[in-house]
Amino acid sequence: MSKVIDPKRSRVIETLSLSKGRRTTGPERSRRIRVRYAPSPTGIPHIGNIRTALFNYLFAKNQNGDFLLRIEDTDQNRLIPESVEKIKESLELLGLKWDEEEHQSKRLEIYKKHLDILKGKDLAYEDDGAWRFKVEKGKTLQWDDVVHGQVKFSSDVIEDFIIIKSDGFPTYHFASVVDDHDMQISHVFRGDEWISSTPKHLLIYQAFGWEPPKFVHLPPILGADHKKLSKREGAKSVIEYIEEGYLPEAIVNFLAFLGWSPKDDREIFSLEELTREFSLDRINKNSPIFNLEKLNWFNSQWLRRLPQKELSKKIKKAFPRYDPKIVGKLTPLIQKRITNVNDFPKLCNFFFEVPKPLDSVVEKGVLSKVAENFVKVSWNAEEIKNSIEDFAQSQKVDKKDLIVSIRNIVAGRPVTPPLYESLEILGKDETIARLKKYVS
RNA sequence: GCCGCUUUCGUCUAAUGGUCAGGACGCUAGGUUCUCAACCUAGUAACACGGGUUCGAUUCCCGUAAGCGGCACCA
Repeated sequence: MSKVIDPKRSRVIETLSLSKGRRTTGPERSRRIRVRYAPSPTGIPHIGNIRTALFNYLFAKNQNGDFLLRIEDTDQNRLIPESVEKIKESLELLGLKWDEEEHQSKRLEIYKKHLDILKGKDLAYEDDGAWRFKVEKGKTLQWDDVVHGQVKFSSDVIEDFIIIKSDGFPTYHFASVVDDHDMQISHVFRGDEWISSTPKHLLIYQAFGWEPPKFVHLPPILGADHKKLSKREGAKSVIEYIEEGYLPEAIVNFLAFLGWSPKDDREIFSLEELTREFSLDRINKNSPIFNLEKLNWFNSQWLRRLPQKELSKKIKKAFPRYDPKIVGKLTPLIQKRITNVNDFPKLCNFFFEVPKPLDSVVEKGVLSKVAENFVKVSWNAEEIKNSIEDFAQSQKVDKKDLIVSIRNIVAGRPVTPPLYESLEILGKDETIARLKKYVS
């Protein structure tokens, strides 16, 4: 396999490039780490797809390199223009900032010029309006894959493949090779499913006399059924996950651990920490399975690490109908009790609406007296606690029964944040009112 | 059919030519507790199979099986 670069040819190609910006030659050129996330705008990328972007980003930033975004919009039929914005939004939500941006549809001229070069070498021929690459049989195509090691194919199993479609747009095989070279990509991160296509790409690199980049073929994230991740199994977009109450930090942390692991046993990593620790040699070869339980755990971990104000803000934003002042007071009480921002109402909606009471386990008369006692209590958790405990003792009522009863009536549910604090926040008048209404 | 990739607890994974094969999620039990969480303790469960190589293989080699992927004018 030829790894020789023809400098003359290479320079000719360079001048064809439309993209401006720094362009180095010589050894420097191969040293700079440059990677790209190259989605096709045919929909909103799901979380598995975004993981590829994350790995790209982590590696680039770990190496002080560049992370580029390349929109692969060469399929006119499947193109959904709005998805470009969704792709960007997904990256932004996770904090994955890209350094440069390209759109293949703006580079048609470049592909044409490169086709001409191939024609000149008699390596491309027309077929029904499209152009095919002429595959030389009997060759061995191999590369040292960053995650899989040596992979080898015979060119005998590759047929002449289309590089320019009859509509004038290039196919992935052609465009990605031309672009990766032109954009000086050092490492190509992509899904495993591209392994079988890589020999084609190698052929194109050879045809131009270019040195191929390193290939990093990532195993795909699978569903619990060991099949390609379906919507049902979790193949939702980052945007959806965030709407469902997941934190970007948790999503990033979770995704990074699907197919990668650090040197030690630590599990909680911010994007910045991941960037510092990331290394290619710790990427796994086998396909991980998407596990919502673990995502939930990461989310609860990140939720509790959030500054209280941040969490309040998120809850207020998610539930604008709730009194923000009360939400603020409730936040410290529920921070360790929820695994998801959207769990908030399940625990706290009785602060904002009068619930239907559950049954008391103590006599109504007892509750009536409790309510009376509350009237003269100076309303804070400590005093409420004293009041209830003193009452239980003096009236020979089981404290637990009393608490359960108050909770059942005031909150209308068996599970709430700690009762004394809850009553304090709910307010004296409202607490007494709910008790009285029940006994009446 | 042809070509290729993969295989450690249910799941994410670590490690190793000699280990009680480690951690985490989940689950179970107990403790703590006003409920739920949180927290603490304990428990549960894995080297796909068969051959080699070796004093010794989960680890190295070769097969087999299973799973997955590719073989488009889609990426």
